[in-house]
Amino acid sequence: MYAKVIVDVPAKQTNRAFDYVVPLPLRKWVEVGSRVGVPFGPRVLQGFVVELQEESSVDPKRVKAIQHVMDVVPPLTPELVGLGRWMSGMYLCHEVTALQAMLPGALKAKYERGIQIGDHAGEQARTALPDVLDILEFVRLKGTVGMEALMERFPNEGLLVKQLIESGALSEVQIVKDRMNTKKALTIFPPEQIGVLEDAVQELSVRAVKQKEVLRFLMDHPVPIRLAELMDKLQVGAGTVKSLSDKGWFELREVEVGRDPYAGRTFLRTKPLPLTDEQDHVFQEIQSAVAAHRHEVFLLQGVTGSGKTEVYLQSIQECLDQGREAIVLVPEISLTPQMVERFKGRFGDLVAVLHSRLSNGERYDEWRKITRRQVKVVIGARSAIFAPFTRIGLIIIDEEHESSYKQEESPKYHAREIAVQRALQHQAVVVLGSATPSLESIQRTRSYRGGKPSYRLLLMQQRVAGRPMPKVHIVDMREELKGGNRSMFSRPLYKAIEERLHKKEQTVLLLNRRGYATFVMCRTCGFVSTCPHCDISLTYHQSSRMLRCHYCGYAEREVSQCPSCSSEHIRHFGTGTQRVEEELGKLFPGIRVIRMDVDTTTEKGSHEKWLTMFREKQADVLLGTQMVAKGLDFPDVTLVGVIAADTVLNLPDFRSAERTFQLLTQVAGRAGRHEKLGEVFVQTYTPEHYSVQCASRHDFGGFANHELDIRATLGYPPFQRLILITFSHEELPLLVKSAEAFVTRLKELAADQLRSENDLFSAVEQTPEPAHMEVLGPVASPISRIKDRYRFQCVVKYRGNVQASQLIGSAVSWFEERSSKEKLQISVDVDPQYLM
DNA sequence: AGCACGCCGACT
DNA sequence: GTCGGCGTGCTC
Repeated sequence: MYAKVIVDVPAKQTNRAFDYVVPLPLRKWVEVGSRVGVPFGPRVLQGFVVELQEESSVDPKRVKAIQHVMDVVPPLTPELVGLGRWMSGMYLCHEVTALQAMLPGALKAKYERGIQIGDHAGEQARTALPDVLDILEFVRLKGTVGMEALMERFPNEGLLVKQLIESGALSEVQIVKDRMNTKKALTIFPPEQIGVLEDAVQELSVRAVKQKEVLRFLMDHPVPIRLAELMDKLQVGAGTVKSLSDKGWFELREVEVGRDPYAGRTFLRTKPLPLTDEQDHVFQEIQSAVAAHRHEVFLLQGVTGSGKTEVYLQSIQECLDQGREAIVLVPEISLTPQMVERFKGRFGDLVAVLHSRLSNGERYDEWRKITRRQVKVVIGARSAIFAPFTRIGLIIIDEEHESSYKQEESPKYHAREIAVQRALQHQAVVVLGSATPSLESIQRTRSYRGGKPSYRLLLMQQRVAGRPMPKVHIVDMREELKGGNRSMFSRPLYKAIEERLHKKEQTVLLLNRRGYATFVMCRTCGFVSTCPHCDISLTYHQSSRMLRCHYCGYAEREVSQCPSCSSEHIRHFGTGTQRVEEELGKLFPGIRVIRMDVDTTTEKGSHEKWLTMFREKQADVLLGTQMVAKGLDFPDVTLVGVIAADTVLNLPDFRSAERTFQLLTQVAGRAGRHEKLGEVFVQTYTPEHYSVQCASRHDFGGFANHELDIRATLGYPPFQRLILITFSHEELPLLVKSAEAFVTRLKELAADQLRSENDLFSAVEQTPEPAHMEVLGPVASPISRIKDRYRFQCVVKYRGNVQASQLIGSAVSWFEERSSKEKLQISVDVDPQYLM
């Protein structure tokens, strides 16, 4: 039997399956999706089995054999292996990169050089020096020892070890390992015949009180128990237990334990809540599609506070009752303890939780519950979409408009697209939930394919318990300036904060400053510190007092004098939250402020810590960036202030209006979630802008219609799809020349395809719209240099039946064949979130 | 990605 | 005359 294996080398030339013989003893372990160690050239690599077959077309003399299988249960299912193939074509990445993205980091292979005793060790042993004997003995004892461990033990013998390897006294082997240390715990295994412990009690001396206590406990509880737990329960020392095991009364050995990050926490079991009519209608729609095994995508548009989560929970329950599994995606930021609690409370141990705050080992343990079939529900951030379930019934993506569902590194996939792809394979249902759906999704509820919309729209427009939406005031900052107020707080917002302080209610302040970094500028000559390797200004980091480049990590010390004109008038710009905090302190002496931004939330768990403090009313104001806008729910917050609503609007990005609208709507939803009425103040320099206006009226429909009109006119998504191609090279003239050659070739290919596609179109008249494709550029990228490489980009716009990825793929291969030696890097981003 | 093979400049 | 620079090509 032969296996086709994708090896762990992300390179063009190795981006194909290699054939290996499956040795007889491994046959029952090797499956499609297995992770295997295979000899590849001179070394041993990790690989993924993507196909099994009886025959191989490769010359039998050249075929090697699979060396070992790395997991008892294959970490990938055949469906995921197929998905990997699809992703590599769709997102133009190496197949192994796609497969790797599906697995927890702990399963990424680690390669180590190992040393073993060689065939000629005996000859050395007679004649050798004491040093040599020491080394040989050490290696013999260990069996196989990592090169690092050996060097640690014999720090000065590097040369000698090398000689020993050359003479054959030692031999070098490759070790493929996981990047993971499984946590082990000493565990006591009571004997099968528990009665024999009675004899033990008799034999022990009268003084061995503690030992007898241990034995009695085991007789009462004849199941394996962790040593630590027993010691804790009976208040005995490890020595007591150890001496009993030494006498052979029971076995004490290490077993692998799952690290359960939620261990020791009990979750209050909750029962399904009664649904409102609106909720019930939505639930029925979802449930009947799941029950019918019908692949369908629902867009659930529900205002904040309309009770989407309860609908999710009950739909999942239906899905589980049918013996199928469910995946729930939430943005990382809203994967809060409260969120986890709701799922754990309803489904208990059937839930695995995957989020980035877990350590590698913890995440692996949660993930392993899936392959072990211990859980039926996974809740997690983006990559949880790859949960290796085999009977998926329902996939839920909450806050589907969030840009964090798009992975920014290769493979640059969008979890929404993966969800639909997987659901198709499983004949499963996808629910996309949001108060402010992405325009892509809204458009799909309106565009028809085969007589019906691709997505079905479900609406939930009432807040649970009929709480009114908060009143939103727009404050025109230009008027404030005219009125002589140069502070960053308008008078209405100032009054509102003052009022909350009196009433002992809380305030959330949002400083919307994406795209703004804290850079350093000289006020005399205008000099800005920039990275010597990248075309970007350096960011000031408060904690280390260093200037750092976000792209390459270059760092330099903060300067007090301008390097260009020696002026001392040099200051930090855009230190947004900090400056707001200072000003708050001046305006309201004694005010208690919690500031949340990149500076204060880098530490692990700090995010949660600040929110808990705020919840416990240890502060009057929560001040932060984007991160305070999402998913928070504090009963005493009655005021939300947006310091500058339009910073994002001014970015040169076709999605900026959409982002502004989403952010304002979300943050407005933070106010008055409970009995008390909420109020929102939005400070802006462009109060007439439709994204601000519509957000203030809670008018999603109005915003969507207006924005869709604009997108249609300009030919942007969702009416046309985009692909961003970025070229980089160390030498600018070469870069320009190559990029231009590439684009010319791409245009030729596109024209060919369009011609044949549209001939077909006019002949058949079935596709809803004629195919169209244009290639814009190349032009210099907005960040024109990163890590000493110049960057150019081009944007491909297309609609209709165009195999754009495939087309770009062949242009890339054409380019690489034509000029293999030129070090031009090409990076492709399908459906980019940002055009920079 | 590694690693070996292979063809041209600065040294014993 | 060699040692070694990294350009090119291969890995079942």
